[in-house]
Amino acid sequence: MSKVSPEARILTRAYFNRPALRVARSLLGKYLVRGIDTGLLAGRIVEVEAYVGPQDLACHASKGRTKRTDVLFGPPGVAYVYLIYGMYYCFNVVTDRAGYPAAVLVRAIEVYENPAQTGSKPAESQPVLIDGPGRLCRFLQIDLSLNRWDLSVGQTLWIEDRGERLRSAEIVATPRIGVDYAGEWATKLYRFRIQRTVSRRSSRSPQ
DNA sequence: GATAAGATCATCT
DNA sequence: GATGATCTTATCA
Repeated sequence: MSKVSPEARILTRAYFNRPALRVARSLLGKYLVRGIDTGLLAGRIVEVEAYVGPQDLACHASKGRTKRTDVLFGPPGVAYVYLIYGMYYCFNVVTDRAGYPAAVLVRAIEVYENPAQTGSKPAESQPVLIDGPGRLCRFLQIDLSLNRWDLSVGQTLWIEDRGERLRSAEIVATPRIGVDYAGEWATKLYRFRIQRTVSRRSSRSPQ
């Protein structure tokens, strides 16, 4: 059940070596996979945001190249993980050519197999929406140790294409979240999500 | 249903 | 010493 289908392809560095906006849209419907001691965690990417370069005031790299943002200036296909508000991690993938700082933030995934739920529910159980970059990282056990991780290696953390194709009508573009300080850049439609997602877990859900 | 505020720390000034 | 690419809980309507 947790088998990777034979046609699954691990996304390569060349895939990420494109403009952040294109990578962001095409990442919808791909699968983010995390290898941990107890097996694999995988989720279908349903929401992302693009941070498109040094001129983008919402992009961390707009403040220049520092120890923190250095990874954004490196080769594409590398993870950029940082701590936000002292409590949560955010997971990004570096895009564009080396030397051009841009990235895609993964905000939400649908999970079809949840090892944490050891109940008797078989495969028929509905996918669970992991909504929000902080919760996503908590679920996938992503922290600062995965900053600068090379996603093209296909170990520990990577992204797969399982052959799903989306119609452009299924993709909704909206302004990015929490970047009001970025002036006109805050209004750009750089957030993308798949319109048809599973219903959200009730706020009173167990576990 | 909506809105407000607190938690908590790596990074930068 | 200030500041977040957030999430949860509390409170009000």
